[in-house]
Amino acid sequence: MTAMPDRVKRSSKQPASTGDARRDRWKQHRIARRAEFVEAALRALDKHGTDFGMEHVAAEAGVTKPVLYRHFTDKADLHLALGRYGTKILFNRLMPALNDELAPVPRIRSVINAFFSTIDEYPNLYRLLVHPSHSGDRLPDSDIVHEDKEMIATSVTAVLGDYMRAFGLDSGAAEPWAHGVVGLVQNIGTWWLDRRSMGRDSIVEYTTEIIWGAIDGILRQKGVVVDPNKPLEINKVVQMRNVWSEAERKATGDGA
Amino acid sequence: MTAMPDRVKRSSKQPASTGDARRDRWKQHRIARRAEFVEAALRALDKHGTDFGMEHVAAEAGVTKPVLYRHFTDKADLHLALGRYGTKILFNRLMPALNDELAPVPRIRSVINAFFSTIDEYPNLYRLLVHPSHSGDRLPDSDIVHEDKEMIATSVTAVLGDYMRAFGLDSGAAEPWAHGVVGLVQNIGTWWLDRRSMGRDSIVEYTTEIIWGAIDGILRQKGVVVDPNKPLEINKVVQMRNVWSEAERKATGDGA
DNA sequence: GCGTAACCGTTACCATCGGTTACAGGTTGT
DNA sequence: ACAACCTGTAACCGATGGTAACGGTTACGC
Repeated sequence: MTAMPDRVKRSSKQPASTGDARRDRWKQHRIARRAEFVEAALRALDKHGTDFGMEHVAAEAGVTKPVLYRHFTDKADLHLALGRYGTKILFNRLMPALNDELAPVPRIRSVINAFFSTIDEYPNLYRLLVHPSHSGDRLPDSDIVHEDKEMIATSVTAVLGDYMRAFGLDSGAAEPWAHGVVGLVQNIGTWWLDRRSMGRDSIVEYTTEIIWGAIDGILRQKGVVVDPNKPLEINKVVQMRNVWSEAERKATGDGA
Repeated sequence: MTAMPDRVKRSSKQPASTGDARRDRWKQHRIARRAEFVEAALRALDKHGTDFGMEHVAAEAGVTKPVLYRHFTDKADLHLALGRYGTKILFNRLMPALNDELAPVPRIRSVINAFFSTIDEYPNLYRLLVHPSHSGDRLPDSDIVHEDKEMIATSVTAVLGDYMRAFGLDSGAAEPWAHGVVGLVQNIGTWWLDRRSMGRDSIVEYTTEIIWGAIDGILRQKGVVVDPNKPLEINKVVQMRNVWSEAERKATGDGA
């Protein structure tokens, strides 16, 4: 009905080159509108499952498709926005856990717990994002959501690689191992969501155990022994912060 | 052109209850025809990527869609057949490796090598099957292919569980760990196929290393130390054989 | 031999859903 | 008043999964 948005708080407006005062207000408005549609998509996701249609989303937002398509170029674009949304939530929980300077095992447990609590809370979103192909079988398969998962793997790679170099190990294995661990956690997550055959605490514990087991086992084979309950001296918090701000940039500054 | 198939070898026909001699001959023929279409689908897969259409498959087989739909109820059904096909190949290579009574590390390496050599040879099929959603966004999402992957995880679960019980460990972890390892290998596989940033030997080695690391690490934490280069006494070959025959049954006896 | 049961195969169509076109206002600063 | 930017709708396009209806051919069973 009303085309112009409710007057947004606009402390100071600077008349840019072609300076039209309306411009930046609209811009703010568009961002808010996108977020609104993302919420609608989440509702549609809960209601219709992972293969919801654009019409569902539009209806959920109380409009028709073309309106939706003024804010998202593609279904892939919407998907991407959902991916960013999910990634942001996940990172928001993962990072504090990662940066908390606990001993190895408590730290791993903390991260894993953050992961499982997140997918526990947003199971449908998780299932949607874990699907590698999705986003329509017929479109150019942008598959950019996959990029977000990749980013997590990359950050794990960074941490692993640094630790491995610090221990004088072959850091060439860091990348495959990082992807391996990500796949491990992801698959356990999917399995757990599908079955729920045990409580969250148990699954967190088992997952922690195998990850620490892998790290410990490899280190021992290389002659390094680490106390699982004593904090390590090296700290790569800074690295992680970088990755995080990268994620932040992507999640918020979605220019469409 | 010719409606009736080339006369099939038919040593003895037993006239069943409603005994019509034609019946069983057609049955054989239908099986052969399905296989023919599966081959066509594989060609279509190589030509058009994972989102090939039914028309592509039909064309590849030299017919039109309705013919294809006389042999497969759904796209999901075709997908399922492809899944069985892939599973069969994979199992055919995995099982000898699993049953070869080597020491732990060589044995793991052998299995992992079988896996990577398979996906190396059938990359498109692998990519198709790894996709959880697939089979069209709009159909009842039978998702039965997923079942095959599950079977692999189950067989791993069996092996893990037995060994764990043999070592007196909590076997409740067997199932999540099995899914974890499957996810780990799968994700490394996907990553490797996408990048090919290292040779097969290297990736096999790294993967073997982390898996053995995990096993060794966990065992050590439980106070068990195993020589990675000495064969274990326990042998669960029988178990695996059972799983295998199960797979065989599914792969061949596809009643449509 | 004729009917029947099973297959062969085609053309033409339907339904769904992603995405677009065309049209018709609203609000607000210059 | 006008331009610029939004609001919104109904109707449509095109690709693709899937179906209907039709007509042929082979070979068994009576």
